Amino acid sequence: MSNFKPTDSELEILHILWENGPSSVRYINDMLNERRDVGYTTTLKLMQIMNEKGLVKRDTAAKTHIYIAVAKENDTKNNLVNDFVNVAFHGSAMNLVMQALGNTKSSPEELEDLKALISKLENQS
Amino acid sequence: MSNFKPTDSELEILHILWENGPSSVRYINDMLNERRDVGYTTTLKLMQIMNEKGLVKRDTAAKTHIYIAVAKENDTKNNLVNDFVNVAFHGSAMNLVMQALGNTKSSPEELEDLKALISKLENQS
DNA sequence: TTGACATTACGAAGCTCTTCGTATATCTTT
DNA sequence: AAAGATATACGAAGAGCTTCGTAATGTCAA
Repeated sequence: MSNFKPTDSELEILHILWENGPSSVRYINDMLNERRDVGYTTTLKLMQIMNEKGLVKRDTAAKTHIYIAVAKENDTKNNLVNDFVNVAFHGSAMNLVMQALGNTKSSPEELEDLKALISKLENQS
Repeated sequence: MSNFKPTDSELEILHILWENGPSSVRYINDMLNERRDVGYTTTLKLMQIMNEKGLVKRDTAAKTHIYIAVAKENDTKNNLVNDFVNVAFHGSAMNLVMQALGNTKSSPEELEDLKALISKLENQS
C-alpha cells in the first residue's frame, strides 16, 4: 500500500488535481486564490516539492508544466483517517465515527446512506 | 466554545491527563516512555508550553508541580474532528464517517452501538 | 530579432514544533 | 551541613512547512 501523508497545503492542491485532473500551476494557483491569497511562486514551490516527494508527477514537455496527482484519493484519505484515529482516538475508528456523528447535523438521506453501508458491512462478515 | 487545537505531542499528554487526572511531569514522562523514548526535560518543556497556551494549568505549591488538563476531552475532540473534516473531507462529516467505516473492521457489537446512535439521531430531529 | 510577458528555478527567511543540554533551585539522607 | 538526587527554568538547535523575492529561461508578437 502506498503511504502518502500530505500536509494541509499539499492536500488542498491534491483535492484540486483529483477534481480537475492534470493541471498547470497557474490553474491550481487561481483555484487556491478563490479561497485565500497565495502567491504564484508559493504554489509553484509547493508543487515542485510535492513532485520531489512523489505525491505528483509532471509533464515538462511544454514550457508550462502539467502536474498530475500520483497519490490516489482513496488511499490518501485512508492513510489520513488511520493516522488521525491513532493520534486522536487511540486507534478506535468507531470512537471517531461516534464523535463525528454526534458532533454534526446529519440529513435523513445521509443517515439512510449510512444505514445502508452498515447493512452491507454486517452481511459481508 | 473553547477552541483548543493541541499538536500531536500535546494531545498525547492530554490523553494521559484525561485518564489519570492531575499529574506530575514525572508521571507523564513515565507514561510516555512506555511507548517511546522521551527525555524528561522534553516533557517538562512541552507541559510548560501547554501551560502558557492555556491547555493545562498547574499547581506550583509544592516543589513538584502538578498539572491539570484545562482542555475538555469532548470539546477538544470535536475541534479536532471539525478541523480534520474541513481539511480532508471538504467539510462533510458524513464522508469521513463512511471512509472510516469502510476502512476498518468493525465488530457486530460496535455496529449495534452505531445503529443505536443513528436511531437516537433520527428521533431527535 | 528584440521586447514584453509568462514560467520555472533557486535560495532563504520566518514560523512552529520538538528535542535536549545546562544551570539553578529544592528536598532528602546521612 | 554536605552530598546526592530530583525538579524547574531557560535557551538554543534542528527539522519541517510555508512563503516569497529574485534570477534565469522560454515564448510569442510586433
